[in-house]
Amino acid sequence: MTYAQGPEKASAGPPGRPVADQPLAAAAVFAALGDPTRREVFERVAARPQSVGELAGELPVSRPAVSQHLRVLKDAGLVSDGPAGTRRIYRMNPQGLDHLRAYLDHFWNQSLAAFKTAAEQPPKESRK
Amino acid sequence: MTYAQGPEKASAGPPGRPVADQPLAAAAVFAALGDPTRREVFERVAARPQSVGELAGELPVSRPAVSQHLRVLKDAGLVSDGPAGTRRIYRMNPQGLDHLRAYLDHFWNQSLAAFKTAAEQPPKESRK
DNA sequence: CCCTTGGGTAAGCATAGACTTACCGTAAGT
DNA sequence: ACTTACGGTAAGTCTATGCTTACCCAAGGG
Repeated sequence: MTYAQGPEKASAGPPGRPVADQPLAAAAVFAALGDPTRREVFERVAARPQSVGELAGELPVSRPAVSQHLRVLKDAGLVSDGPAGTRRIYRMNPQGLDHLRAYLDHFWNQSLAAFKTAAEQPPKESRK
Repeated sequence: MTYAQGPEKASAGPPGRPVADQPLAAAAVFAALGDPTRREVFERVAARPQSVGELAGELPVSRPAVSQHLRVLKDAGLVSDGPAGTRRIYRMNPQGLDHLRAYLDHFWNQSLAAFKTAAEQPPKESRK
């Protein structure tokens, strides 16, 4: 992280928040799931819808930290939430994983194509 | 990131390097692809096998930076390399994406299960 | 109506890690 | 062999971000 401003795709102007671009979505998912704690939060929510406090009680981080992680996950389309009385229940949202799937398939095909190309040309030093 | 040492699964002792655990692999892939520059490097390599210098020439970062990114990608099983004369050609390695796919499928099924469970119980306020 | 419970937000700190420049191997070309 | 090209590694800098505590708002229950 840290630097990284060069080749990012910057959809258009500077909107207040990213909305729902297709290629950007995958980026958000990777960024969100890249953090171990956040991935842990996601996995627990995916296993069973839970409230923030419930999650915080089982994790080694504070409740605000969990709340912040959930916000990132939500922005990435990985979880959704809804009020349940005074609580707020977070559940998994398959949409985020959908973007991942799309990204995955894209490169899967590329890998096959590259493989085929490499198979056609004898692997004797491609080009020195 | 930064903190994050709590709920990580820590396979066994402290090996010099992680080898090839299944659940850890997905984590490595997410961590690797979480960085925008590194994702860019990966995408370029996936599109066409290239040398380090070639990549560095097209990217806004220095050659050592690219080299370091490639190392991370390689450790995550996302790229593989081989010598070609004085150069070193990096190409995409589908194995890393395989781990991603496995992770994906796992949670996809979970989402379906949760969905079905939710559908059985009338969605009238889950539990107040 | 208070009071309790649950959770989002603000402000601030500390560190992981993405960069840089400098240096040193190793393989080819002449 | 010398020289050049290519790349990996070392050391050090700087910032994005994950964490904390403190504060505040909203929804129920008595």
